[in-house]
Amino acid sequence: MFPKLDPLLHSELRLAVMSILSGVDEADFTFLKNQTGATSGNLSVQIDKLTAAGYITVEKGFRGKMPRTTCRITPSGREAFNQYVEALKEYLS
Amino acid sequence: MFPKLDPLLHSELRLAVMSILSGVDEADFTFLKNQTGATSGNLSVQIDKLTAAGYITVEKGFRGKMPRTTCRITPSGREAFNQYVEALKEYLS
DNA sequence: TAAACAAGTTTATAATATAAACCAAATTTA
DNA sequence: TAAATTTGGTTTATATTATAAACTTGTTTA
Repeated sequence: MFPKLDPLLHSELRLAVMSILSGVDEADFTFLKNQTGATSGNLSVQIDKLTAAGYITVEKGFRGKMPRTTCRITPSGREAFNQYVEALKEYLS
Repeated sequence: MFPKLDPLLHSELRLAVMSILSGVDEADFTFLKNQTGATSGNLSVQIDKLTAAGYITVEKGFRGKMPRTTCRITPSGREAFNQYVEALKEYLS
């Protein structure tokens, strides 16, 4: 009756990150930080977890001389996100 | 942009309990345990938290000679649940 | 060149979820 | 009727998690 909720997505900040990434081609660390209001530390940790799960990819480069971390959702991440949304609906109806 | 999610409801088991209670007049411990598949211990703890928050009420009585714990959602619990659902939609769209 | 800022990472702490162990009373079974 | 099992939980311990605080490295600005 109540499907298991993917614990990797059932987290406020990770869910917000995935929600953003599902709607854009890419987003960098600073953008995600601003949009979510998260602290850098928290965001850094959660990005690591999403990366380890293969839900997003992280590309490190530079914008001018400043470091720049760019995130993208993966197909597997998008699928997990969609499944999570479906599962959650069972809880809300 | 991303509203804060009520941490009391952003928990798989507590959300399931609230989801059930939002749809029925009352439900007892055993019913909730069966429907959610939770262990007794976990359910007991989460019911306590929802009670402490004023989201549900618990009535202890007997069915025949056996103890019986009956749970009901409160108006405040229903409102919190509805708000949670609305907040969550911001994350899913 | 010293102070402040940017863009993060690492580490420590506090909260949380969950399961394991336990308990008392009732019921069933040998 | 005594022992074992079941019911209906609670309490306690553990493992995970989220989060913030502290730190790092390099850059810009006064």
